[in-house]
Amino acid sequence: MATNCKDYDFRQIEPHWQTFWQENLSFRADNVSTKPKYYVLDMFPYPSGAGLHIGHPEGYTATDILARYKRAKGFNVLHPIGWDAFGLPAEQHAVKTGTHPASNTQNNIANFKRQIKALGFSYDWEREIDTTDPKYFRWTQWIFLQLFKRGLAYVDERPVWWCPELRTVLANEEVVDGKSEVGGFPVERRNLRQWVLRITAYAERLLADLKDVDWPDSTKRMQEAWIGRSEGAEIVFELERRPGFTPDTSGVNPDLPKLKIFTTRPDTLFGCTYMVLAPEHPLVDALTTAEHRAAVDAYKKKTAAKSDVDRMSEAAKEKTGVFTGGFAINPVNGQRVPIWIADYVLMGYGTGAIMAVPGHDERDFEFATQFSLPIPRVIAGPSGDEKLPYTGDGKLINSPGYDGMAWPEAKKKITADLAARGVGAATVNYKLRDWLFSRQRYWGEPFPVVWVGEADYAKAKQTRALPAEPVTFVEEGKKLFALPLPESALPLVLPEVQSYLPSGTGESPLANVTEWLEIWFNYETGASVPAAQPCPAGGAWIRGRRETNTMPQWAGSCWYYLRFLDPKNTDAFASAEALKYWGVPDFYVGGAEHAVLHLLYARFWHKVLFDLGVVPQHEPFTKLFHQGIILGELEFTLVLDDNGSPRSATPEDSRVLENRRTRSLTAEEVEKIGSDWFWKENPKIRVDAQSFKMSKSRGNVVSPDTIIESHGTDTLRLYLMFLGPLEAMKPWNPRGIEGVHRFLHKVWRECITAEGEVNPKISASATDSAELTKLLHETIKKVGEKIEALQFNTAISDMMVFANALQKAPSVRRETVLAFLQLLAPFAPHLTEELWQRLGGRPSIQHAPWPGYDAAQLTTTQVKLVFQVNGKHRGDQLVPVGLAEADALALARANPRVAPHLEGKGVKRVVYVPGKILNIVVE
RNA sequence: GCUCGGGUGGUGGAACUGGUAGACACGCAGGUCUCAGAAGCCUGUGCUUAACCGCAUGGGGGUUCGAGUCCCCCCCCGAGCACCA
Repeated sequence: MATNCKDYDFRQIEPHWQTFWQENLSFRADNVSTKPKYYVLDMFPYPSGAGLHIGHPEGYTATDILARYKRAKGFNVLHPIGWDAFGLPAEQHAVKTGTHPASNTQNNIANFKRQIKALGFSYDWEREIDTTDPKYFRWTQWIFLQLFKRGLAYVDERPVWWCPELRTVLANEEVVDGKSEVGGFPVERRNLRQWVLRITAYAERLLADLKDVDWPDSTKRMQEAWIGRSEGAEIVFELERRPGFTPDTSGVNPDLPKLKIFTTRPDTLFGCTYMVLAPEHPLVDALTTAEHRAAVDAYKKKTAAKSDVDRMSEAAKEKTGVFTGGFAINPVNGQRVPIWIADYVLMGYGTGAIMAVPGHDERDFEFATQFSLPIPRVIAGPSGDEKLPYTGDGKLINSPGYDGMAWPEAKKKITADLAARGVGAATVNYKLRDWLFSRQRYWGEPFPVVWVGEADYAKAKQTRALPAEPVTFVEEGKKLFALPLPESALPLVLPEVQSYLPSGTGESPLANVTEWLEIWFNYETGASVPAAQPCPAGGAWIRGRRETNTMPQWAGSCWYYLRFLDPKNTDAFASAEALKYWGVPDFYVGGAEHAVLHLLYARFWHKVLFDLGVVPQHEPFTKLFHQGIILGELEFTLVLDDNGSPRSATPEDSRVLENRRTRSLTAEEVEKIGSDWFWKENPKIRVDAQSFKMSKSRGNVVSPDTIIESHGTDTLRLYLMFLGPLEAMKPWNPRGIEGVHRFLHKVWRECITAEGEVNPKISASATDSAELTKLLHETIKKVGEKIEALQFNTAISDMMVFANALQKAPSVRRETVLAFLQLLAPFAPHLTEELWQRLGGRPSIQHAPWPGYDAAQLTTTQVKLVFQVNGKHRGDQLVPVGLAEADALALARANPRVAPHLEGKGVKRVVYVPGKILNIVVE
């Protein structure tokens, strides 16, 4: 039943229909259906304490329009939402207040849910998920165990980014410009025991399979760059034997060690004039001669003390390095090549050693110039004397046996020749590193792993499938083995703790919960009792220590799209039937900030699940779209000089505005002249004008609640879509909202009179004008096409055009109005549902099939022909379709606006595009 | 520095495979209704002009009968990467 309000009372209408849809389960997605399926997914939010800001509903509105449209088109639509609720802010709040992060998280979820419900999205709330719910993270842990069993998880002590402020380690990706991405706190290097996932094992497939997904090119490119595949060769250099040289310090290999390097340009091997090792390279000590020992040690020490950030920022200025005194032998020509160490070579990539070719590599050139090393030319470009370093195309020179060959060809030949001699091989290297998967925090999924002794591990191994290579770690001289919990023992839940504060040494708060940590563990059942108690009877009880790290926030979001298929299943993360029917999302919308991290991690997990045979597709997100960021309102700032007097703002001021003395101005106090803004009070003074990202600290956050209260959610939804292209970054501008609000008012008035009755101009028996009929069919066609193409802004303007025509029509068929309401329904579902019902539409507009258009109604007999003279528009005229050129020319000559431009001039040429344009070219 | 993506009225933005630049809105101005206002409605609105003309899609050049759209050079803004050998 519709409301009986006389005016467009959105405060009454919107909650009314939201309740109606909820009570009728209007958006329930059925797992058994004969309809084609359509799965449209939003990136689920982290429920922060700040609540929703205006950027959230932008993407959500887009997917909601699509979901409602697809339902009308006859699809069984899955449109779910949930909460990515583990994460740092909740834990930091817990540290501050001493309350359990779960309670704060639940409060935040409740608030987010209230806000999202007020926006009227057609989510299937029966499928809501929460990554912190043990019923959910049981399966996150289960997937981890699958990775573990396949040897894709291991433990390593490695230098990691430690953030003293957040008291946790961060992944490389979470560190931006030497600061934590969350909070912007400084970070430093520390060696800590970490869980690492072997994502590099999937590098090739993660790269190659990008061809199978419909994603924005920029995102594909970013992933490509992140994976960073490069083809080259590993080349073995003999080290020069010399008096006093102590080979291999370990004594294991009595032979002289060899130096293995990676290069993408084996063709430039003849141009190699020195070698560079990373200062951390294991051969450095053995290579260094007595006379260079002091300098080398000093350099190594200096490098070690530097964080990567310092290393990078200094590197930008100037190359540094020292000679070791050692020499290598170039395998192609037997030349002695001096070996240096320098921090511009990174231990983490390739072999940590390079051959330097200063003639054809910019970094090597810089270094060689710095230390006066020879810079020979071995590649000649077209002119043959290109300025060095030359990295372009060309042929080999000064390379006996290969001179004259094009370099890509020489690259293959030289690699093959080295391989034949056993001193080289073609290889592929990736920039992608293994994924640091642990955090020293409380608020995350616990690892379902117990550390046990070697003998106990061997016992357990006889009863269980365990990885081919055990995951081990040496602690205080004792080798510990990682024994996973049996799957039946999941979930492993978090224990209660006294304090959420991590220990200063980098261990998680879980390390303090002794009765949880130190246990007797039954490896058959997964049962445990505190180690302080006596060991229970039975053979399967062994002494163990639980893993204290927890998983990073990415874990829960790596597979949530699969849980939505079957969220209540207790036997599997989703049933095989659900996985088969729904598959993966047909459409996925979220911010571009996840272009590499979430989207790469989720692809990795999905591929592992695919290899396990539990998901049928090899890629999780077939079609992806990024909505643009909505910036805060344009802000005007007057810059003041040291005395506090206003002065003109320079572009430099705009970059460092926070370091200047300033005064905020309102839009009324400024005016635009040319492309710059000026202060009205003194128009000589240029004012800074820019939009900033919405942030709490800037105070420019717009909450959807405010707009819903003042204009209603239908207006907000419509305005968010009308603001501009979905993918564009755009500033929020509250003034424009009146325009779409007026449009909705207009639609209301065309349907309902001031007395609350159906507008008498609407009747079942009315006849629409030919123009209105044509426009209706055009509008149906355009709106449908534009929804599919996500061009919501122009779809809305098409509907505005129709509404304007509707307003001018003296009478209109009821069917016409109903069809129009259906077009508008995905955008403004509450208003259209109300009007639909009041006009007698049944059942709910949500379940009415999308209107069709009649192609015959779109054809015309008359078209507007544009007359041009020398390419300039001089007039136009309605002409019959298919008019002959001669007739068109005659009409043009007769046209009073065209004729003067032809007078007394010879016609050189006539270009006629029937139905479009007639261009007369004259002298 | 490298790699992408963009620059269109006072504002947000339209413009199919090269074919009327500025759709649709905001704002502004005038009118109408009203005791008055609000809301509506009507008209106008790129710049210039009384009008015609002329000029106009960041700047410069080119291709074309015709360029916002294609090509070359430059400027500015945004995003990503940043010693990955």
